[in-house]
Amino acid sequence: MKSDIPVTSLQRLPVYLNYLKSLTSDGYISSGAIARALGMGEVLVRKDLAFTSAQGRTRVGYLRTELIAALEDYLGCNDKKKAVIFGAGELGKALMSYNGFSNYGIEIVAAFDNDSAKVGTYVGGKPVFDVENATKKLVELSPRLAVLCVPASVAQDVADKVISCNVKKILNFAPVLLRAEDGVIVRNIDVAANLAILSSMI
Amino acid sequence: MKSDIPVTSLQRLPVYLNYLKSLTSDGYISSGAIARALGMGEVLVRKDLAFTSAQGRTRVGYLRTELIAALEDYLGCNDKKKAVIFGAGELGKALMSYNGFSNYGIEIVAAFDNDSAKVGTYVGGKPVFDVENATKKLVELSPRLAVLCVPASVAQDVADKVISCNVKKILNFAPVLLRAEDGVIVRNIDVAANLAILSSMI
DNA sequence: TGGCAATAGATATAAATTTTTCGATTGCTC
DNA sequence: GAGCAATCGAAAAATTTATATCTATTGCCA
Repeated sequence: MKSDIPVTSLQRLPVYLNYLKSLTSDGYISSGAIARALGMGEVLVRKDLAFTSAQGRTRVGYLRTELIAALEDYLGCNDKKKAVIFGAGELGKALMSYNGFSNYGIEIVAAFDNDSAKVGTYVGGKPVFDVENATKKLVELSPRLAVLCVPASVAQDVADKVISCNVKKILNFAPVLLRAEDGVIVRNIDVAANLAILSSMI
Repeated sequence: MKSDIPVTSLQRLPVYLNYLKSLTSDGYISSGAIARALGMGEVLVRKDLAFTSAQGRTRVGYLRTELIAALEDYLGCNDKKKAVIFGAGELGKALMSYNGFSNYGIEIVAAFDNDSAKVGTYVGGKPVFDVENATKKLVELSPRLAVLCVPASVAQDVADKVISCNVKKILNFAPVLLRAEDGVIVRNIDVAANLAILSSMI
């Protein structure tokens, strides 16, 4: 089903969604208009949108509200998903305070850290638990997603732990490639590497 | 030159670099060994590495130290680049405190914010300036890179400002597509969208 | 010293992705 | 109502990217 969509297409869907949400005027919008606004080809836009349930009308385009709904539906914004954060350092706290996850139906329910000064505190209204109790808490919370904001040196250990607690999807900010069994999906965001790549681009 | 490399290849280079740096044993390493460790095809590894100046030896592989040097050279880790951050919120502060940028020759030299409580403070040893003085300071500092950690509502304005100050490369964390003239490269990291994409994947 | 096996690098093939082209539909204007 | 133009959606072509194959080299072992 969703495995048929190219990852590149999937990655563009939130871009469409953001753009459509930013529009104030209701009514219809054509793939050409979206393409021009986003600097891409209009056929590509249509093909991407075709993966969702959105239907366009000839000579008119897509109803903006319907298109947003279709994108949100496809991206699972309507079913609530729990996520936990490992590492309540600056980055972890930033994500705990960030309120943009709810747009996608994602709720950060807790963070874990090994620093006793942080354990027991709340950030953005979410509790920081001791990583020692992670296994127990993970079983209790049964989150769908885990976000790793821990140092690279311990990222693999933490990943192993969350995987053993049946978390199959990991967003990893540590600059290290995580080994994971089949069925587990790891997605990496290496901010420094991103800056370096940007700098390398002509 | 560097425009010939596929972005996908470019994005893998830091992965190789991280892996090679994580190895303790010196000596030679083959493309096959790298491929197995990273779960990819060995031909792809060789093709990627061929974009750098690295040379492998038949029946032996690549000298690890040389390969690291070649990757660092290609990624520009050796020429120092200044970067500034806009928005000294949690995320901005996290990046100011992060010391992983130096691996790529990137130095965060300052941040800008419009919150008077933050202006004048230091985070990770770097000053937070008033965004009102940004134009003057940017001319003074002449950074190569700008990182936007500001709310989506003002991201375009901030982008316009840094572009007008001759910053051509922007890493944008705000969930909005930035318009920029030709010659300016914008790279986006939408953390919430990344989590949603991860969640959507099978 | 000869043969074998592993390896890089080049070439060729295959797969995936994007762009182009096309046909059908439909709203709009005259 | 007829023609036009814009649009979607599908099909085809082209491009890009990844994988497989091939060739030459070379270290290693008998």
